[in-house]
Amino acid sequence: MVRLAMTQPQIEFRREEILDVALELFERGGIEAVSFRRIAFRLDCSYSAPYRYFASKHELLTALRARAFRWIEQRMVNAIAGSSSPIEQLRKLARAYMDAALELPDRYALMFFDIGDDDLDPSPELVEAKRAALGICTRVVAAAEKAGQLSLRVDPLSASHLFWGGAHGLVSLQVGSQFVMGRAYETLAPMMIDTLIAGLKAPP
Amino acid sequence: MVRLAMTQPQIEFRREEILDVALELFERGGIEAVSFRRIAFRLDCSYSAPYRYFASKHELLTALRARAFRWIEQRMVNAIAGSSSPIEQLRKLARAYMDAALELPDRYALMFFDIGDDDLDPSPELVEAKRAALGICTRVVAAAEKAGQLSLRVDPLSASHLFWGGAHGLVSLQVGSQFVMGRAYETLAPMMIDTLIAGLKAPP
DNA sequence: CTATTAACTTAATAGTGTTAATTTTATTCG
DNA sequence: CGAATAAAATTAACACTATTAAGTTAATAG
Repeated sequence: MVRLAMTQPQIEFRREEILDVALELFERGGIEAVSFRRIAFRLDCSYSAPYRYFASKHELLTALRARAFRWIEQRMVNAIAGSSSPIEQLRKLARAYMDAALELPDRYALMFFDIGDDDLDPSPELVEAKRAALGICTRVVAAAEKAGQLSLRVDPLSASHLFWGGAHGLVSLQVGSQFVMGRAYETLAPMMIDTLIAGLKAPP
Repeated sequence: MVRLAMTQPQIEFRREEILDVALELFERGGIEAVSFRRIAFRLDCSYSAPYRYFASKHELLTALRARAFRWIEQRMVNAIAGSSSPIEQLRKLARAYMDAALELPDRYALMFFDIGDDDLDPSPELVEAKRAALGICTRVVAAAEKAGQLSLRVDPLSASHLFWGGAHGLVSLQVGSQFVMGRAYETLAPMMIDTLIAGLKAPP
């Protein structure tokens, strides 16, 4: 018979507690600042204790990444709440995505930039979080097609990959401070959205 | 008076030698595999010696990143060599960029994904390498406008930011294995290029 | 030859992720 | 309740890491 000293909700609570501290450390000093020693110090436990909840640092960061995807998903959901027209929703959604990325660039970078072999043993939690976030986009694209506002030449999923890709590309050039566009970004962001919508519209 | 035991070219040679090993280590095992100890071991010197040439690991990785930008620049330059039409060149360039990224995804990831505070003390070498790579794109865009094949609503630099962003976004979704598009990518890559060109074309 | 100095080595510091052995703590059964 | 049992946390250790400082070698300029 299996006996648990902690009930499942308690375990989940402790996990979240650890992730809270990890996120705080990350947002202050990046990925390097996240260490089991530091987490343990803030949680007033030994540096080995968090291993009961996360098998490795990679697993911890993966959970953090999943959180970030759920966060940006929420931002998109909130953004489309007021609009009824799917094409309007698509615009709002893209804008919200980009704004979120620029508002917390480090968190956004975590989602995409710090990956060490995610292929092996992909976390179901992360996969689901990504799927859900992309799902918002896919649903809106599909709705726009149904409403006759978009005539897709590919399936809605592929179309939202294209859409997401465009939005992601522009902000990540800015976020990673790879190419600073400065004020030009304010012009380019709506322009990218218009361009992508136009591209999804075009009849041959 | 300043005396140098090594002439400037010799110093540059040693730097390149270190970078060669660092690149090899990186392409095998990612950023974690690059360490001064391992480099030193392969170069048959003490693990402290490379510090004469790179002040920190970050500086070493920055130099490696600059190399990668020059590499992808070369790929673009090679790609446009045969074409005379600017709009054709733009297509070829974008395709070559995306192909390069997918061919050596780890190297591409290094360019964009592993950045720890690049803002402070930006390496002139890296800044120049980025500028040069983007410059290819900007020049072709400008040429296309001059030839009447593109009617830009923004300056060529901003336009190429948009263009680069779109291409980068699509491949980086694939590269980081964030969203696997599988075969759909073959469709989406040309579609993204067409979409971006159409977006840069549109008259109001 | 001697002083200088670049290049390098050795040694040490402070930190990391991770594992194993051990102790503490709490729960469940008799 | 008390003893058995197992979970949770701790301590200690290992094998790394980046980085710095002090000391050494070797070559060159005057």
